[in-house]
Amino acid sequence: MSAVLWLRRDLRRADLPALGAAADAGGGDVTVVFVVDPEFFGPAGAARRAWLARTLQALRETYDGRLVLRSGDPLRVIPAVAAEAGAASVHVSTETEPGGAARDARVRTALAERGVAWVETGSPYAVTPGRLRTASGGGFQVFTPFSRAWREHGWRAPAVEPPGVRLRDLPSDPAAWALLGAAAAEPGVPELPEAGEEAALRRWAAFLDDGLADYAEHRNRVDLDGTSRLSPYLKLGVVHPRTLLAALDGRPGDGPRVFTNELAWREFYADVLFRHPESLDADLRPLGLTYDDDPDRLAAWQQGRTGYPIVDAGMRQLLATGWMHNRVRMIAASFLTKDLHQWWRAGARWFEQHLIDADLASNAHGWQWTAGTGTDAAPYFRVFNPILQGKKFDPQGEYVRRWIPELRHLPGARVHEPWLAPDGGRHGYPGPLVDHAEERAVALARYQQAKGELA
DNA sequence: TTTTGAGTTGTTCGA
DNA sequence: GTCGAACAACTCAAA
Repeated sequence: MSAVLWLRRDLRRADLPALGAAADAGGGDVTVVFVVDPEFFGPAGAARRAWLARTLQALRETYDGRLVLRSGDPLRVIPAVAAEAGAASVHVSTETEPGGAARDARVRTALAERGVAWVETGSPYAVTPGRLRTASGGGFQVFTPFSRAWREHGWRAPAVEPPGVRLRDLPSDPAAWALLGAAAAEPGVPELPEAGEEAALRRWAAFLDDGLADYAEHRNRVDLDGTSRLSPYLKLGVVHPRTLLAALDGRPGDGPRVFTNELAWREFYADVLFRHPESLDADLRPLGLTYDDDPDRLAAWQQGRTGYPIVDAGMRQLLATGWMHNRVRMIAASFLTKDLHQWWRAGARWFEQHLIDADLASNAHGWQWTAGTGTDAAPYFRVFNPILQGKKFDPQGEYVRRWIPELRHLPGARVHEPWLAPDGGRHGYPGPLVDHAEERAVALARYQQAKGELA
């Protein structure tokens, strides 16, 4: 007897319930497989491809070199691997994102036709999406009640790998490892965090030591390294939130409480997306807002040339590192939707392409929150002022100067308003693409108009 | 069943 | 410079 463990968004070995389930079913014999699906791999930006590739290279070491890598459509690949391994069951962590869930349903059917069992154990979340219900039986639409229910529900202790697991090897598709090797070392790929489970756990240990105590105060400061930087690992399941929650358990203070809340947000949005799969691409609450479709303005935003320093610094950080500080994500998102009047989906797509931590649910619903179409009810007047936000969260201007060399001659907070400098302050940096006060008024007027039409 | 009040992350204006 | 109110009136959990 033998079992197959198919890894997708759980690229680790520690705290992996599906591994234990596979070992139990297979009498200890487990064949671990990852499938590179060109349909998903192709459209990703270079940084995202490199991050996945390096994570898989590290994962192979974690599994003592016995990670079977195949490429192609999982619908064909997984049944083939199960047959080669002589496995009676295929084990996975439950996937709840719309695309992955649909894929799993097809693979499950294909396996059933061949008499192979499909076993789901665990998920990428502390509480699997769909499990929590309101008193009236539906899904939560408001964060605070969700987070209360989520904490009350609680989660399991981290899973421990059973003794005596024997990893079975099968030939990998050599072209697949070559594809990943090329992606991992592609020229022009930004500098990325160190990949792999050990690196993730080291980063977590360093954050517990060094960042957690000040997290509540520092997490919004874009000029400080005040965040955990664990999101790229969480995205691929290199570390499970349950592992983090277990380490936070019993720690007093604002830091642990606020950090736990951030994990709750990730789970809230996963739950909302699970219950509203269409909200990945469409307004959760369609207000009938009108949007412009202006490729030039979108391009200026994408390339960090809007003339608003905090926005441009963030967009350049994204292209340079595959990551952007969360506060700047909100500022940049507000600018695209409220100042440039583009549909949130255009920005969400750009983030999905370039963020190495791009989580489908958090990204889509973070954007919807900014656009005013999401779970947070109707604060239509929430339009970020990029200058105020810059002064507030980058008070010395250090973040802006780090990412916009053209503005390094401007001292302190003056970097947030280069147009006020005596010489015009430009030095090759563009002037403001639009006037924020004017566009804010336009955004509010459009909201009013949509409201009027709904009534 | 009906009513009440709270809701991640904001800005501006006027005192 | 700081502070509270207004922005306009929705959704939904909970009492």
